[in-house]
Amino acid sequence: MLSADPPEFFDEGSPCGVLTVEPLDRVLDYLAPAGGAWLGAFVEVPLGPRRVLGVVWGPAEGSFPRNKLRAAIRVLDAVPMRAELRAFLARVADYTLTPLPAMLRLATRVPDLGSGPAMRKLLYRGANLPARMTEAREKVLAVCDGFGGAGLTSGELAQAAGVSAGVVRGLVQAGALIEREAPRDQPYPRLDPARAGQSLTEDQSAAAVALRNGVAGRSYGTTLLKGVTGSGKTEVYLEAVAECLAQRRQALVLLPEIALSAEFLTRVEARFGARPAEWHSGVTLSERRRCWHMVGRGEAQLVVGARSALFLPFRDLGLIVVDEEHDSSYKQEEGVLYNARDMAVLRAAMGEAQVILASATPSLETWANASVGKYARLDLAARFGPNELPQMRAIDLRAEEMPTSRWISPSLQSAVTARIAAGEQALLFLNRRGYAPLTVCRACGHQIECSECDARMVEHRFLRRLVCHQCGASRSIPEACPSCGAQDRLAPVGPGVERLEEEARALWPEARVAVLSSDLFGTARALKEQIAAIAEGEADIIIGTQIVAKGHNFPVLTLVGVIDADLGLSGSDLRAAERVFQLVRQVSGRAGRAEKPGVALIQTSQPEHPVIRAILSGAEEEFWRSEAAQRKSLGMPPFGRLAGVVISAPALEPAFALGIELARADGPLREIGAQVFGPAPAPIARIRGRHRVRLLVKAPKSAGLQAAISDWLQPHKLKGDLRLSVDIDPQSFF
DNA sequence: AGCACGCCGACT
DNA sequence: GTCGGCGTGCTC
Repeated sequence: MLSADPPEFFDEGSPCGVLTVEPLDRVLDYLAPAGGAWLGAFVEVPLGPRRVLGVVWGPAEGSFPRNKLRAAIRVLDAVPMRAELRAFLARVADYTLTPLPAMLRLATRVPDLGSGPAMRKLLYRGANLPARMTEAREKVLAVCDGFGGAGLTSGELAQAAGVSAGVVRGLVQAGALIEREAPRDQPYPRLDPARAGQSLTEDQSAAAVALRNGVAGRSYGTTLLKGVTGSGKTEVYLEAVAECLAQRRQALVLLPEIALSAEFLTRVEARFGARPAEWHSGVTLSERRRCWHMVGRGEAQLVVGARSALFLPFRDLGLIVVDEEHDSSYKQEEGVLYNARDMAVLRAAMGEAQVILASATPSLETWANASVGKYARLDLAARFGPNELPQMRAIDLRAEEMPTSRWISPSLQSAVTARIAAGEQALLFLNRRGYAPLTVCRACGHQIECSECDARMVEHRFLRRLVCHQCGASRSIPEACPSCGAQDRLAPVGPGVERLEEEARALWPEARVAVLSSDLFGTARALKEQIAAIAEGEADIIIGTQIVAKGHNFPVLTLVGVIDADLGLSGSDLRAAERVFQLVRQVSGRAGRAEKPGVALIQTSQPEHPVIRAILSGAEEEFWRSEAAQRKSLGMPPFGRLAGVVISAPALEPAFALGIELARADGPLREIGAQVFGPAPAPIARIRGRHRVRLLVKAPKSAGLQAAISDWLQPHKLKGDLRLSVDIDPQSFF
């Protein structure tokens, strides 16, 4: 392929192909700007009357008349995008059937990419000492010395020393501090991989050695790192990170939730002596900009981030850790639909990097890949300290006396009472936010639905409103039924965490009850503080949705009650069983993490259900095998492939008509042995005023699914307000 | 995505 | 006649 290599540099005025972030779906030719441009350079180019962002993507395509080519305006101050990332974006675009410009937009979501290399003044220790020394001045100089040669802005310096800006100004005038221009984005403090880590058990160090060897091999490989909560997964994969840093390659740790990252950052600091770069929606714009540029220059060794960190311009990425790999938030559900876990494996394979998929309860896909040897697998069986997994028991709701509108069974109640008496904590888990999932008119049976979405409105008593969990719309709680007009006959039906709280306060009036639900907190910080307070023991009973099931440590928690394990067992969702299994095991793993033995009580009216039995018996491999066998016989993922096609429009008829048209013209799909189902109203038939119709494509595993889908869709032009989106490997069926 | 072009109905 | 609705197509 030597002769086919594209040129690496385009001289000023020579034609080159530029991919822009505009939805053009093809590369446009431009003349290279003044000074020329490297392949991969970020450039500003004229497009019609506008100036837009682009990347020099390859040689000129050539079909556009040369004398009509316009010149790129300038090269932006950023490290050119490496071939590895360009190829990765192209592969993700192909895989997810996303236009390439949308992928480029995802990879350039950084502030001020267009504006130049802003400089700012940093202060360093000068040679002189001020003629008159004061206490305030001494403090400033001490802070300055403490930072070594790093340099601080005058604002930072004044703040760190606890003095006014005037003091700093005086020292600059006296020559005790000198000003130097520096780029606004500073490198991150170096992480030291040679620092000693925590001491590891035999089990853990065996796993750590295997992972370190993988990273040291500098080739592609994926490993499932499986271990229950508290088995030391984080410590073990931080060893792999250490090896990666020692190899002078960069590492990326993906986490599913911001709430987790603060705790994680502290652990990184303890292990490597400094904090890593962060990339997620919670960081400030200037930190975001700093992270992006430093990653590109190789001056961020470790990035901790959300799924979109996968598209950062790493200089040499050697390791990607996907923590809690089973978490559904790795699947992006809006805009570009991709699964960060799967794309992490792809990026690593393209860049000779290692992937670690860490989980206590891996997804069936990952479990299956490990069991056929596509992924390596390391199991961490031993837990820290003397504890075993909690004892797990089902409470058969059919045998319990349950008054209406009560959800805590007598058996669960007495267990909780006993724990509180012993000064321990109990967690009641219910994966439903709000007060009641349904509001029904007792006079006519009308259910209150969202006027935009057709989804049921959920009562939030805390907010005193009905909220649509689909679009976020809310309305006040009406006094009269909107359908029949009957006064005061609307009644909440079913439990949410707020209602469970009410019941708990009635049952245990003396106990301190805390509710953890994502919608009760304005910010991730408030949530984090609340969790920390609870972990300190500032509650006797914790009531929570799935946010409690994400790795937080509650030392005095010894009882977990799962209010409704049947939620989801009955649903038509392909992954319902898997999700219940993971959730219940994970939340049960909360109990008894410290010295005290834990118990998990699972309320169900189907104690004989295979999922519930597998959870109770701890026969995990058994569960996975039977679930896998079932999926295999149905040709469902991971043994077959699925794609969802959602058509939406302000009116139902045109959306449905296109659905029918597509279902009839299924030739390209049949050629690869795929079937199309539908059209049917999408599970949420209306979102934000748009009607939604869904088709489902099911294909054999080996088939060229994406190519067939594009051939299938291509002849159908979208007229008017019709929108169509394809979801390869859909996660949820909404 | 913007923005222009262009082809039919309601006005001065 | 011509103003403007937004459907269609182009941007190197």
